[in-house]
Amino acid sequence: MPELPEVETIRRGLVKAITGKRIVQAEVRAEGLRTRFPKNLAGCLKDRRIISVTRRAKYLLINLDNAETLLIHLGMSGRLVLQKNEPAKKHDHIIIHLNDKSRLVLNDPRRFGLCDLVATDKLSNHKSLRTLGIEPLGKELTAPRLASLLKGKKTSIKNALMDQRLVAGLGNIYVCEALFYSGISPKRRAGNCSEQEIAKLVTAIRDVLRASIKSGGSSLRDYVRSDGKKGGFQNRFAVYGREGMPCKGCTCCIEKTGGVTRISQSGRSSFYCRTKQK
DNA sequence: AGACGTACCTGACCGC
DNA sequence: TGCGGTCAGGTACGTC
Repeated sequence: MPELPEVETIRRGLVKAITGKRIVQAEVRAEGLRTRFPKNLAGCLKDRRIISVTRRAKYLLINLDNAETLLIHLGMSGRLVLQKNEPAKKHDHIIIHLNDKSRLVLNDPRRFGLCDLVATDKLSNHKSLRTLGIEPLGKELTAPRLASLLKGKKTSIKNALMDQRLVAGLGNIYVCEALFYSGISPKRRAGNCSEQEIAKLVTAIRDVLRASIKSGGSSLRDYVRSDGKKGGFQNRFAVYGREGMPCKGCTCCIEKTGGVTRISQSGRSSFYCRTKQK
């Protein structure tokens, strides 16, 4: 499900609600998701206090008072929701009971998610985190930096931006959207984008991520915020999911262009405007 | 090394 | 109503 804006929205929703709370009990109702849960996860979580909730790319980090961190990735269909008294549902894999009687529930039908427990000072060495590239909303993402990351890359700009080892946190939606706002076709060779285009791309990436976070992320199927409500950014897509429809601010001749075009790249749909993106 | 296809899962939706 | 096919916010791994 979630790309950076969705994970960040969940994080922000959890900060006030669970920081400082104590875990009175954890129910672990599955062996694992994409990977097995750590041994005795329930026992390790019991009686821990939550110090802070942070994020790295699409990973949520729940930092505990024993210098360990609960690392969570939501895959395609994962939800992390705060509940009061609701009965456990299908695919509720982990239920964390807090001392204020609320429950943090990890639900993931497709089980592409991940949950691990890591020593906080060794987080950056974790298998899932150590290969991650730069944070798109951090200071590291500058036009020269992105240019050097893309330099010589023969793959498409779409695939390059999806590569978490370069820029970490973008997924299918926000790559399509950022390419639209920078006027670059998803088919362009990554290494062939001009300095000017890359500068536009940097701005577009930041703007689209920020705008989405402001709207609470994009809810298509599974994603909801930690309070169970939907995000709103899906109503503001310029091209994503809009095959045959006008792109945002469309002045193109729809009869002639057929509207937003969908192509498949590396098995994923890309949406773009053939008139505005070259 | 880097690029590509495929596997991992469930569920929703569409056409027959 | 049901069945098969297709598609879905992601990542990891094998193979060229």
